[in-house]
Parts: sequence; structure tokens; C-alpha cells
Amino acid sequence: MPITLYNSLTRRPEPFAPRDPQRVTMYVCGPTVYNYVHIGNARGPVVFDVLANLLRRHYPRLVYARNITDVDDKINAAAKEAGCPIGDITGRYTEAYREDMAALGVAPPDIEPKATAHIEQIIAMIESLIAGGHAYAAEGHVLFEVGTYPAYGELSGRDTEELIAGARVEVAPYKKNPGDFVLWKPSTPDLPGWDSPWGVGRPGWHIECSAMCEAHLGDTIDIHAGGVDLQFPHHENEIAQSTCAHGGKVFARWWLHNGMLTFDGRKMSKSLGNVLKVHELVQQHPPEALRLVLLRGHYRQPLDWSDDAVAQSVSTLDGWYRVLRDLADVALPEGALPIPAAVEAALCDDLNTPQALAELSQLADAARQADAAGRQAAKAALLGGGALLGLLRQDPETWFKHGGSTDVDAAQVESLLEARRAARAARDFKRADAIREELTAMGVVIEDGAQGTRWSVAKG
RNA sequence: GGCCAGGUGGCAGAGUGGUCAUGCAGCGGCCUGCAAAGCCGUGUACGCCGGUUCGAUUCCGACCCUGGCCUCCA
Repeated sequence: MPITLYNSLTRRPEPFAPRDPQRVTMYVCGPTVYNYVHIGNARGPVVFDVLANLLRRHYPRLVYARNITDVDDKINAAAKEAGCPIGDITGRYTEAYREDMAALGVAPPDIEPKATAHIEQIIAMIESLIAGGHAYAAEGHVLFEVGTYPAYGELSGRDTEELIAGARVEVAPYKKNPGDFVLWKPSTPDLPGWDSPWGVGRPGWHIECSAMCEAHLGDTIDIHAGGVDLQFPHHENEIAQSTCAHGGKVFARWWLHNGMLTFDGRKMSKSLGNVLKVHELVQQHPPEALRLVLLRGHYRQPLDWSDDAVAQSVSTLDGWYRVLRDLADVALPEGALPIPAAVEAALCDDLNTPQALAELSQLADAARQADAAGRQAAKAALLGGGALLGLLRQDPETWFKHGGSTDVDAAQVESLLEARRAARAARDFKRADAIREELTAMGVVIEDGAQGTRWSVAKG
């Protein structure tokens, strides 16, 4: 089944075909590790995790890199404020990022390059840009000269002339043109710095991604992805740097941009202060439901975060896991799980996750209603479709009994249920209902069914 | 101001030139000791105004509104 992906570069969906069908390369812009990430920061990693799953199914090998930016002025500021070494900040938040992503069911990328481990490559790339006449040194800085790359502005649809002239921001005196951007900047002794031909300094933000793509994935990569807010200037600058450093070779063949997460009607961002940290959300809600919220909208559309959206996702997962719980005794077929064609088709259509989720609901219905002969296949299909989306990967009992914000004492619940069972057998419904109310107060929801009474923790 | 997205039923959110999205919630019924779950049934949805068409939510144009980028940002 062919994969179609909307390419920001051409502004249209295009059938995806890697340069080398044996080895697909993908790079996603990762976090700057100076604080915990918010749920908006997780949208890209989650949707591109689904894309990675899809690509791994279609091609023998995917090399997926997602970087860690561990040199940045915001990190310096955070360290200063906390009064601790920079390494403490970057170490702590790199680890927190990995934990947050894991909680959301995001598989680690194949490569997780750090900027500070690529200073040599960065310097080499800057030297090559200077040699090629695309960059110049001035007052300890090195700047990329935007005017030397005529296609500048192509990705973001901006007019080069305007960008070169655009005096919208205060222009540093050492810039030849206002649009020129920093590749290298000088460091004072209190800041992280590395020896370079231009003195002790540190890299600008944009060059690290170009250098790490080159180092790990080659001069031309198949897919470069990130948030739409990075389209300009970050991605535009990456294209200029890499293309100019590689003699005009195409840098990234597909550019994918995820839409912003909004909260209270505005883009969720640290500067607006309307952020919800993943670190905290996973304490309050089942992490899988958070992942589902992020997949409920198409990745290129804006998506509004709300408690209601989380609650709806919890209900949806309750329904799916209920089906799986009823099929707990059904053994899965040997080998890999099958991927239902409808789910795959939806994802192949520019990663239409809402459509894929609709298909998953159909599969859940089918599994619920399957007869004895069809139960195994139906269960496998539901799990297979879920796996592609990174959902339904836990034991239903875990979902029902540990998915809440507080754990309850299972033994106590069981003993209350036993008391209730006895009361019901004696047709003492008043007592039975009193016990049910007691359980409700504990945050336990019960269901009487053909297979006895089941319980689960209420989810918040 | 420039550039780019988008406005779908109570909410979320796909999609389509002419029979169904889907989920959550609601309502009625069945089932249940009662609930819950499940099952059955249930909604004059497509911003506004023109145009094209036998027919437009879907195509074209204008307008209104919302969001994003233009500065660090996923």
C-alpha cells in the first residue's frame, strides 16, 4: 500500500518514495533540554512515532534520528538561575524527556544525537560554508549570508528580498544583511565554549541540526519533520546551510510539519505560560489517554487540549479494553500481529490518524460481536491496528486496575465484593448497594456480568 | 501589514459533487434486583453571500471569523 505524505516544500501530498528503498532516513527536531516539556512538545514525537511504525512496516530499514539540543542560551540561563552546572540541567531534562516520551508510548529513535557531541562536525561545516562564500566571520561571530542562497525562503514561502532587507528586528552591527543568521558566536569564560578558528565560542541553534543530519543520515535525507513553528526560520536556515555546504544537493526530500496544540484557544507555549507539562499530566491521567488525545486530530491541523478531550479519550479506551478483557482467554495466533488494511490505508493517506481511530472503533465492535470462530482473528486485528498507532499495548487488567490517579487496595476491594456477592445471594439488596456506594467512594467502579462482578479504578 | 492554515451536528473530528463517517455525551427501548456494560432505535451538521451544475457541505469568487508564522518556540 503506497504511502502519501503532504510535503510542506511543494505544499501538496506526494506519493512517498525513499531515495534508497533499503534504507529510509528521517530526522525530527528534538527538545532543547532546559526544562520539562509540555504536552504540545510531545505532539510531533507522538505522530512521527506512528509514522516511524508505518515506515518500518513498509521498508526493510528506517534510520530515525531525533536530536537533543544541549547547548543553548536558555540552558545557560536555567543553570545560572538554579545555581548548578550546565551539565546538571541538560542531564536532568534529557532524562526527564526520555521518561516522558516513554510514558506516552513513544519508542526511542534509532539515534539521539546531542549537539555538544558534534562540535567538530559543526565547525567543519561552518568552515566549508565560509570556503564556499556562504558565510563570513565578524567580531568573533560567523554568519550565514542569506543573499548567497537564492532559494532562501522557498520552504516558508517568503520573499528573499524582503528577508534580506526586512528590518523588523533590531539588527546586530556585525551583520551584512538583517536576514543573516548566526552559525557561531563567541563565549565568555562563564559560558560553554569550544576552541574554533574564530576563537572560543559556541554554535548557533540552526547549524547543529544540519551537522547532525550530515553526520548520521547523509547529505540528503528522505524526511525532515518538526513543528510548523520551526518552518521559519529554523528549517529554512537548515536548508540553506546544508544545501550550500553540499554543493547544491537536496537536503531533505520531504518536509513534514505538525500543527500546534492550543490550550484556552491559544498556542500552548512557555512564553504564553499556558503549558501543561507531560511530567505532571502523566501523574493525573492514564498516559495512553494522553497519547490518544494527540492522535485524535490530523497532525497538520491545530488541536485544542482540554480536560474534556482527555475524558473522552479515557472513555474510548475503556470501551476498547473492555472488549480485550472479554477476549482475555483467547490466544493470539502465532507470529506477528496482522495489520488491518483499513487502519493501514488511513495512515498511508498522509497519516490520517482520526480515520485510523474510526477504523479501530469498527474493529472493536467487530471483536465484541465476534462468534467463537472469529474471536481470535478479531482480537488480533484490534491489537494489530492498535499496535501501529501505539495503542492497546497494555494488559486490560492493568488498564482497569491501575489506570486511575490513585491505586486502591485490591485485597480490600475483593473482600468487599465478596461481602456484596453474599448480600446479593441473600437478596439483601440494600446491603449490596451500600457496599457498592462504599466502593464508589474509594474510586472503584463495578460491573456485574455473566462472568461475575468486575471492578476497575475510576480515572481522573 | 505580508505569508500560511482552517471554519462540519451538544463536544471532538474525518470525509465526499447526488445512500453511512467515527468517538464522547444526550434521549427512548431491551436487558438488569437496581446500576454498569452490552444491544436496538434516535439528530432538518457542514461560517455568510453570490456563481458553475440537473444537483454543492464538497468546485469557483467575494466577504466575515479563528488560529499559526513573520522574534525564542514542537
